[in-house]
Order: sequence, then C-alpha cells, then structure tokens
Amino acid sequence: MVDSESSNKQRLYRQIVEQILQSMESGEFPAGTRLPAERELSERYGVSRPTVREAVIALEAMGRVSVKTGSGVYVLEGKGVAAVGSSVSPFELLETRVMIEGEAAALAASMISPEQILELKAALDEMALENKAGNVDSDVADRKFHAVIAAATNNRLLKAMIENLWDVQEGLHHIRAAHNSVCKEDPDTRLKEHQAIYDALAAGDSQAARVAMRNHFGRGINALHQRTEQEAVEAVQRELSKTRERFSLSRLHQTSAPG
Amino acid sequence: MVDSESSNKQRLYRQIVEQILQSMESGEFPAGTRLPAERELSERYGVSRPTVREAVIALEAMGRVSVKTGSGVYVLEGKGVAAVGSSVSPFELLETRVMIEGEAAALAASMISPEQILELKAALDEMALENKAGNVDSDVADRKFHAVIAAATNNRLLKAMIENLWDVQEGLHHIRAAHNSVCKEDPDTRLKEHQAIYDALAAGDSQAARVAMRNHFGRGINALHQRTEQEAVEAVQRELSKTRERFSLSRLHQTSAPG
DNA sequence: GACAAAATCATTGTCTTACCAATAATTTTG
DNA sequence: CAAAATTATTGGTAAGACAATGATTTTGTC
Repeated sequence: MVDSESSNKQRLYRQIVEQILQSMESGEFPAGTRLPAERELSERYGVSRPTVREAVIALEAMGRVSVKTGSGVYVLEGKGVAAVGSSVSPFELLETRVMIEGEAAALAASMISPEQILELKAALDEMALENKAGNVDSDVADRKFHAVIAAATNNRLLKAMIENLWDVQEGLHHIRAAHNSVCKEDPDTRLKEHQAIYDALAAGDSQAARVAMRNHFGRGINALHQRTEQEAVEAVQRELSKTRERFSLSRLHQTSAPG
Repeated sequence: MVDSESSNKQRLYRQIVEQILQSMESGEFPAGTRLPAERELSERYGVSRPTVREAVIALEAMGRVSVKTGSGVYVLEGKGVAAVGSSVSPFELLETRVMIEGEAAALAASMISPEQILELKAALDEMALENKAGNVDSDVADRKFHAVIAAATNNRLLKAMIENLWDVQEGLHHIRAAHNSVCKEDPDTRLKEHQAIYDALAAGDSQAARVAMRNHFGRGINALHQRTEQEAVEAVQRELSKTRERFSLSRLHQTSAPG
C-alpha cells in the first residue's frame, strides 16, 4: 500500500502507462500493431497530449514501444525480464536463482573477504532472531544474506543480475506468496541450510558452497511442488506432473555435476 | 552507425537524458543530490521545460532518479544492471556469461527439442559461412546460436537474463570492441568450440555441454587477457596482474566442478 | 490507355510558449 | 514558539507551429 496501487495520488502519466500496459496485455494492442494516435489517446483517457506523450516516453524507456516519427508508436514484443512479465512461474524463478546463485556461491567461496564473512554471520544471526520472534518479514535478512554472497563474487554485473532476480521475486505477488508460505513451513530447516552455506563460504570451500546453495533451493522447489499439489484440483493434475518432471530436483542434480 | 551516435537526428529528450546521465556519472550530480530545477535545466541545455520534463520521466522510468512533487528530482544510486553502467569490465561480463550460459547449456541438453537442434545447426552453418566470407558482423549468428540454447532451457526468465547480458555486451562499445577483436583472431577455433557445444546438446549430454560452453568462454577470457596485456603499459601492470589472478581460468575451473 | 514518377495532402509525432494548480520548503508574523 | 503567508518547485493543460512519413492524386511519358 505504499505507492503502487490503490493510490489515486499517482502521477497522471503513470496512470496512462498502466492503462496502456493493461490494454497491451489484454490483447487490445498486440505486439507489432500501432497504438492509436496521440490525439486519440488523449481524448480516450481524458488527458492532454503532453501527458500521453510522457506516458509513451515512459513506455519507450521501458522498451515496450517504439515510436516512429510521422508514422506512429508501435508496440514491440517485450524484451528482457519485462517480456515474461507477470506470467513467470515460481519454478522458473527458483530454477534460475539456483543456477546463478549456486555458481555465485562457488565463486564467492574463493573470493570472500573476512569482513564479508562477518556480514554474512550478522545476517545469519538476524534471521535466527526473526525466526524466534516469528517475524513474517523475514525476507530482509534473507535478502541481505544472499546479497552479501553476491557482493563477495567481486563481480558487479553478476551481483546486479542476482539483485534483479530478487526484485522480480518481490515484485510478483503470487511468487512472493508461494515463497513465503513455503519458507514459513519449516524455518528451522531453512536456517540450517543457510548455516551450511555460511560454513562453506567461511571455509572457502567452493564445492561445498555450491552444493549447500543448491540444496537450499532444491528443498524450496520440492516444497513448492508439494504445496502446488495440495492446491491443485484434479483438472490440472496432468499438466502438473509434466511441470514436475521438468523442474524436478533429480534433473537439477543430473545437470549439476558433483562428479 | 545505425542510430546511437554521430546521429543528430536523435530525439531531443534523449539528448538531454544522455547529458544528464553523463553529468551524473561524472560526479556533477552524485547520488542523493537534487537535480537543478526544470527551468534551470531547460535554460542550461537550451530546450523547453516540457522537453526537460520528458527527459526526467525517461530517467525516472530507468530508475535513475526519483521526483518529489514540489521539492525536486533526486538522483538515486543506480539499481540493477544500470548501476554498473558503462564501467562493467569485459572480464565481469565474460565471467557472468560463462556461469549462466554454462548452466543453461547443461539444462538445455536435457530439454532441447529436435526442432531446436535444427535451429542450432542452422546457426552453426551460418557462422561457418560468415567465417568464410570474412564477415565482420558475425555476431548475429553467434547470438542466435546462444539464444536457441537459452530458449531450449524452457525457462523464460533464464532466457531473459541471458538476453539481457547480450544486450549489455552489445550496448557497451568498449566491450564489443574487445569481444570482436578477440573473436576475429581465431575464427576457426571459435567455430570448433561452437561445434563442440552443438554436439553435446545434440547428444543430450549435460556434462559435455557445460564443459564445452565453459571452454568456449574460457578461451575468450584468456584471449582477452593476452590482448589486455599487449595494450597495457607498465604503469598499470601491477593492477593488471591482480585482475588476472582474480579472473583466471584456473580459478574458473576450480569453482567449476568437473569432478 | 497504361504505367511510372512527381507533387500533393492528410496524418502523426516533435517541440515550443504560456498559463495555472498543487505541493513542499522557507520566511514572516503574531 | 507556532501559525500563516510567501516562495520555489514540480504537475498538468492548452494551443499552435513545425517536420517527417505515407498514402493519394496528379502529371508526364510511353
């Protein structure tokens, strides 16, 4: 309830962006087609032309449209993370994270500084405290923990990619919900997993760090599977089993390479 | 020479965005500070206030500034890939790519469809043709090759991340230059590496796919090191050797895990 | 008459000037 | 010291001149 929704005090051009974005996803303005003219849009939404222009520019900066002077503005198929949009599944997110953060942990193990190990320990303690207090907002320490590891790779680009994944996770409500309910199921195990990651990092053991990180996410994926099953009705059972095979932990380990 | 530079026909607000961005990176507008007022900026750059407004909105959409009504627009420390900006080194990019694309190749090996194998082969042939023709624009087939692998993971988010990395590579001129000169040094070896990746994918061998991909990038990293050394003067020799230790291929293999 | 090139015209985005409203920080005032 | 007025700032609108594009019409040629 901070600023994204149910807030009428949003800037006007942002509201137009939202509406156009919605029309794009709803199929009214499919990719490749031309948007109505500025003047039309201004009349349609009851705003001035400069405001429409601002919305178009924001859309352009997001990489969602391309304006051709004298011709019109054309919606192009989303590129990058924006393309997947809100349709990304928790499995996709977790799988991507386990790959990248697993490797990041392995790299970090051979690079991490004593100060960063201390930071890691602090985040770990913070999580333990949050567990005891039954705090629902446990993500802050969790994110800090993973952020320190990302920073310990000494690779700013890699760090940025990992943070990017966190952002999409926190931005997508259905994923955040699934993640939270899974996390809260067994907080002690979760803490132990983080402890194992910390130990490997502190020991400078790349192999162990990777394995610990993969186990950490692997449990999350499995828990998510179980949770999904619980909620799934028989109608989607077939589709589910396919997904399960696709994102199974065994496949993950097969592609891993512990030797 | 398509549109990014030496083209005066760029839209006005984009030019202002560039200038403000430059002033931000040059330290004139550090993170946390307030930008000059709209009217000041409009006078400074010789454009109208709406144009400045558009530039600010674009900056805002990029997540580089935050406007506070009645107070001013404040520059915030860059988040995500934008934070690294143009200061990302070729080593960082290559290291990130080898990690993500290496794992992606391993995953793709167990998921790839016959149609995608065909696409991969087509891209490979295209690269061979480009090699023979001595075409400088060989990146298109190369990118297609890697894009097919990314798509073969059946993970849209992962695919988006990989494409994102390609975008930063092509967006940063100094990286593109380094990459190109390295690629053109030994195109035959490069082709063979791609062939090895293809073979592993076609055989469904995750292990081999990962190793082939890592070798592919590993050679690029080494070539880049040699090239950097050639150009380096003695003044930066010390710093260089540190970088080399940090991004050495041996460390990469150490963190890899072939068994 | 048929076809191609050139001119015309409507559409569209681009940018400006000018004005007023809303908000936040500052200064004045009681 | 607190409330109110002032000032500075961004937010939004209106109207219009201008430029680039693309379709249409005209024109010229064969």
